[in-house]
Amino acid sequence: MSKRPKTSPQQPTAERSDPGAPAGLNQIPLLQILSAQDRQKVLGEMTETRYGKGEYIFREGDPTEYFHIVKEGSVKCVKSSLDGKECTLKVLMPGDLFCCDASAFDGASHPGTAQPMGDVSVLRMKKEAYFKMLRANPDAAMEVIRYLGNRLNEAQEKAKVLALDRADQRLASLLVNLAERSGIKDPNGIRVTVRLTRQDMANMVGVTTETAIRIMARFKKDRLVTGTAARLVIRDLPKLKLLAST
Amino acid sequence: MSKRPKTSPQQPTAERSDPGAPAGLNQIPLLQILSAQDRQKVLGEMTETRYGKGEYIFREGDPTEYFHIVKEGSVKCVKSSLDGKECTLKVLMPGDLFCCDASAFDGASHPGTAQPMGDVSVLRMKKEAYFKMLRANPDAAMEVIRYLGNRLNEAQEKAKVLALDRADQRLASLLVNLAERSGIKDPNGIRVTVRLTRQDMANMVGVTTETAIRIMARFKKDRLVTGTAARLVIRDLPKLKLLAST
DNA sequence: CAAGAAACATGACAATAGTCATGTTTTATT
DNA sequence: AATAAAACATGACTATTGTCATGTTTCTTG
Repeated sequence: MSKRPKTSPQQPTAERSDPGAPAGLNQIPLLQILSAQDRQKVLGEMTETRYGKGEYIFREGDPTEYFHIVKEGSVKCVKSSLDGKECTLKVLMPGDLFCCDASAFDGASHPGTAQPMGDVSVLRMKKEAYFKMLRANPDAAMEVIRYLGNRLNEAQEKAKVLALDRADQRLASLLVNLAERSGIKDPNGIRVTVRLTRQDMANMVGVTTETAIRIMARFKKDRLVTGTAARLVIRDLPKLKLLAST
Repeated sequence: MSKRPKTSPQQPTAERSDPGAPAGLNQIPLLQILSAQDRQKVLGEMTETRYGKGEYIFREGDPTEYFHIVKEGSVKCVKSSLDGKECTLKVLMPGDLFCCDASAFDGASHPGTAQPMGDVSVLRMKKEAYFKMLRANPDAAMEVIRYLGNRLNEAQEKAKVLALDRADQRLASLLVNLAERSGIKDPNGIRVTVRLTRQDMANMVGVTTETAIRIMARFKKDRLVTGTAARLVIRDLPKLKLLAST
């Protein structure tokens, strides 16, 4: 729960995506599903844009014009309340889709803000072209349905955790998820590759920064984790899992 | 929007399959989208089932075999934690789809329990037939994408409220939603047609029953609402809206 | 319509998490 | 390497919500 950060608005760099076969594109399931021919066509309609720290991909309330895919880096989806508190609903990773949904339909506006975490690269496509693509490719449409269903389950699981669990359990759940979704092996356990400050974690589980710090300090003392932000390592995943559901 | 006033608490219309266009079915957007011909075909593949209080449509962990549509009544989607606490993630109303999502795909099991609230009638269809239908009907697939997108936004909004708002604000938000989604005019304000006990409300906003009772008592004292369960009436929607975001 | 079961209600107290204030350490920038 | 800015840390106090206990009212059902 933080007040809004101040930003120095820079212009993001936009460029036509290379129709050749840029590295990273094979991490995107939706594109993998298409025939080589359709993929080329779709890539021709997509633009790659890079964003840096402090920029916004779009903000809550902006009109929805594009469908997006994360190509590189992580993007956080944030909503904020009138009194300036904010919460992070989801961290998108390469291959994740956004604005693939209803808001993109009836001329509505973005229900939340999309913010890069560090340097990111995003592919985007006019929503009209996106809809056309879905209508023409039942496989792509099915993939989007599958994807949205997963996101819905995830969001409901998150709601359940927020509704029923204590702060320390919610934080433990977060750490377990991070380990499983963005963890790599490390001599001391599992290293989380997304850079997350205590404040970021606080925003992800609906507590204040102080509370997140205190709980993480306890976890550290109990040898469940080490390090902060850039060097966060999960040392005892089983115990965290246990704590998350106890 | 209930289809008829609830004068007699006993057995409603004993439904026999009217081959033409049975009443109730035109409240289901997904079916409306189909051509008359496709609709007939789909209806031929669907089975109508009735459930009563205390029964389950399916339970958390059961294998996912069917796609479902609510035809009459309300259905609650519930998850519970190991220590027996429950939370209600969503109340489905006529026209709502469930298991239209990913869990239905890779042979996974239900992430939550579906429970009727009173008497309900549900249409269901084998998932294989459902997928086939989606592939054959781009319009239907687009409708499901639209629907899932809305559900996702709703779930994320719910997560935000759980993460950032106080108990009384969450309850106020709930009442506002209820008024807007299932309210009918009443001499004293807006009557909520879904029967919800204080315990139900507590489960929907992640508080204990006692807390829900205390807060509702305060709302009653402040003339924001009247009545309980079956006769819940919202008397001052604007004030509740204000409270929800203050 | 009586009896039992839910639902509603309220008080006393405990636990959890937030707020505010202040200080230290780490990280980023010139 | 110096400096500024984040991030981390901790104490003291407060607010919010949960827990447990107990009693009343309202529905349901035989």
